[in-house]
Amino acid sequence: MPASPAVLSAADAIRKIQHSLRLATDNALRSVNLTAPQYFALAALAAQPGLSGAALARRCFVTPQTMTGIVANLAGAGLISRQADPEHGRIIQTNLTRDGTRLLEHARARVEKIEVAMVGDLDRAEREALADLLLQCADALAQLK
Amino acid sequence: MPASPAVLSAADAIRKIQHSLRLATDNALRSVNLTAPQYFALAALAAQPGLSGAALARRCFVTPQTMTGIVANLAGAGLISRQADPEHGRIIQTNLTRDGTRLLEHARARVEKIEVAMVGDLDRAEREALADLLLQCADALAQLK
DNA sequence: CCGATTTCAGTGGTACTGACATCG
DNA sequence: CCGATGTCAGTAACACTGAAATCG
Repeated sequence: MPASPAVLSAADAIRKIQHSLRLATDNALRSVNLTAPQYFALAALAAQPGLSGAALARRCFVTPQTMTGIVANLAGAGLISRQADPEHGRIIQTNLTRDGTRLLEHARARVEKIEVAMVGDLDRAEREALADLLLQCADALAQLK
Repeated sequence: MPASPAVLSAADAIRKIQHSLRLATDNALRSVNLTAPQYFALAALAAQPGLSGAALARRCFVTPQTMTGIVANLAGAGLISRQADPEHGRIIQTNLTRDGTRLLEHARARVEKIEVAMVGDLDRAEREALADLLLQCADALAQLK
């Protein structure tokens, strides 16, 4: 009945681990009322305050349209503030509010626990090899037209 | 302005490659009017005809509820057929139609081209190492409660 | 006019909760 | 009757494409 997945290609393995990681992250964030994409947007803003929606989208690996929705929800919850860039006309800068900063601290510990556990069985060299191999694959896809 | 992603954790690298892979796959399938999840469902049915929605969901790394929606769209397009399992009461068996089988053949070549290109810069040992490391990570997450 | 940013409209995949039926 | 599993309904947040408006 299990149909023995046994041998999985690299692409299959990527899809599998991504699903597990996403479920674990969502689960860890449920108690603080954040979704995974919301968390990554907040974390990116903490690292680089004042990013535009489009810049935030690039950092979080989503399209600008998707990030627009995420940002709207975060703003509605009072976790971020938005104001027009005084320099450029149409760009809208985004920043964490006090509430957003505080909530992010609680969330960060939970998410990092997941990410640490994920690579818990690997030694330092293996972790670096994993990240390196994945980035080589990403580069190969990027050059694909 | 690029904000130098430079150093990415393994988790970040997984999210990045997954996004690239999904976009490339959707792009390759657009000309045959299939989404990536629809393709993987068809491919799983070709390998194991008669799977239930829940079994299909496990093979494709999505939840049963998600697969319900995907299956409904595939059935609406006439690519699969559904009928109650004569043995078990509530289980619904799913099978490819002639149209589904034919479309899958066209789609498979396109998707495999993507997956091959993705690991094109890696030698055999590196590909095996990548899949192995990812599966170790998946196991670690699975044991996380 | 072109390029980047933002937004709107539409479709599809994705998960959760909760409910119900069926099997063992 | 219970517990595990399969299916369905409703809700919400994501995620993409395509197209339009705006600014530099």
